[in-house]
Amino acid sequence: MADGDRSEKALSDFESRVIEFFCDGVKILGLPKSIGEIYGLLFISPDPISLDDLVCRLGISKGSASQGLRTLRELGAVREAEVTSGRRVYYEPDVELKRLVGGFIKEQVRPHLSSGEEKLDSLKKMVGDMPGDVRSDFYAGRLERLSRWSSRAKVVLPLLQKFLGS
Amino acid sequence: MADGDRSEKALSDFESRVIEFFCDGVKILGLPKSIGEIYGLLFISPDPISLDDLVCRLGISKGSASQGLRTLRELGAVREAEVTSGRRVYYEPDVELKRLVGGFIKEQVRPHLSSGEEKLDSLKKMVGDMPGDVRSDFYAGRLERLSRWSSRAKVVLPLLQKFLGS
DNA sequence: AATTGAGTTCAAATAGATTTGAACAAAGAG
DNA sequence: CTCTTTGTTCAAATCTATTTGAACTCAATT
Repeated sequence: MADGDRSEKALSDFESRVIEFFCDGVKILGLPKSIGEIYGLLFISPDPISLDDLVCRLGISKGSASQGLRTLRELGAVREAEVTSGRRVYYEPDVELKRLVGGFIKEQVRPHLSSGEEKLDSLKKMVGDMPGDVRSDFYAGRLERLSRWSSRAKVVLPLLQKFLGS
Repeated sequence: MADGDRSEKALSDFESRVIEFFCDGVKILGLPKSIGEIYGLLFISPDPISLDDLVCRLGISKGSASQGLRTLRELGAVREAEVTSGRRVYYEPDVELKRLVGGFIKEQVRPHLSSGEEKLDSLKKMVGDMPGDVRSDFYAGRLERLSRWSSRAKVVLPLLQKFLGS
């Protein structure tokens, strides 16, 4: 087996358990299991790993590995390593909590917050257009409260990131 | 129709849109759509609402309504109203962001954090039991990093709640 | 005690998301 | 230019989670 053995060997018990740990973690965040498997293996591997390594060692399809890596790249949780042995691309994890959380907020949280604010505005217009509805004051109050929730979130998120970056 | 019309009428366009808004919201949190529908209707209704009202107005099954209400009660997002007209129970929403977030953290986040720490400890033991593995130092370092993530989270969560309670 | 109404439970049906795998594109190597 | 290797895409298959609905419990009412 000479030198290629790292990429071929089945997962050790330890590696499997670490990967499971990350699967649990990403599930809480609403991300698919394969993302947890991929990031988990990268996290616990001393050396960068290629797409084919992921396919062989995790026993997942090339399609899953490819899509999972893309998502992780978009989140900034993974980056290309310098290796370039041949034309194959190797990956390594970003292990800084601050950046991981930042990427998650930027990609998964902020977009929802923005679209939520738009929808809120449109709801407020609807209430404005209610002629003499006795409930419109109540409605306006509730929507106002939602707006406050939203601005709270916008204040808290950057603060959160700052705290994690110590 | 006399007096029972509030509970029977189909959802207004406005109500539907508000409910949709909450469905989007709970999906981000990884909760089922029915939870969003139920909380959404409660949130936008001036008066308390019974399980049967939910079934009629939202067009969901009694089973969904019952389970959804239970989850919301456990989260502290909903409470029984004082009404007690007959033996039917009416509900009203808790609309304080602080408490909603607090309940979510307590019910959905903390349990995962705890079980994660246990698993981490067991992984650390595994590394301790690795005889002369050259990788054990690397592994120990990674696990140490995970521990730090976990304690960060434990510090940040109460802080987060404090910030939302202004 | 029997009946009715309110609410819960859980197995089966459904809906929704993830994963697969085969076809495809892109880019070196010969 | 053609062949091979690497990686992507996406429709179909699979898997997971939610929803349904019928059977059931419990309590109040007659």
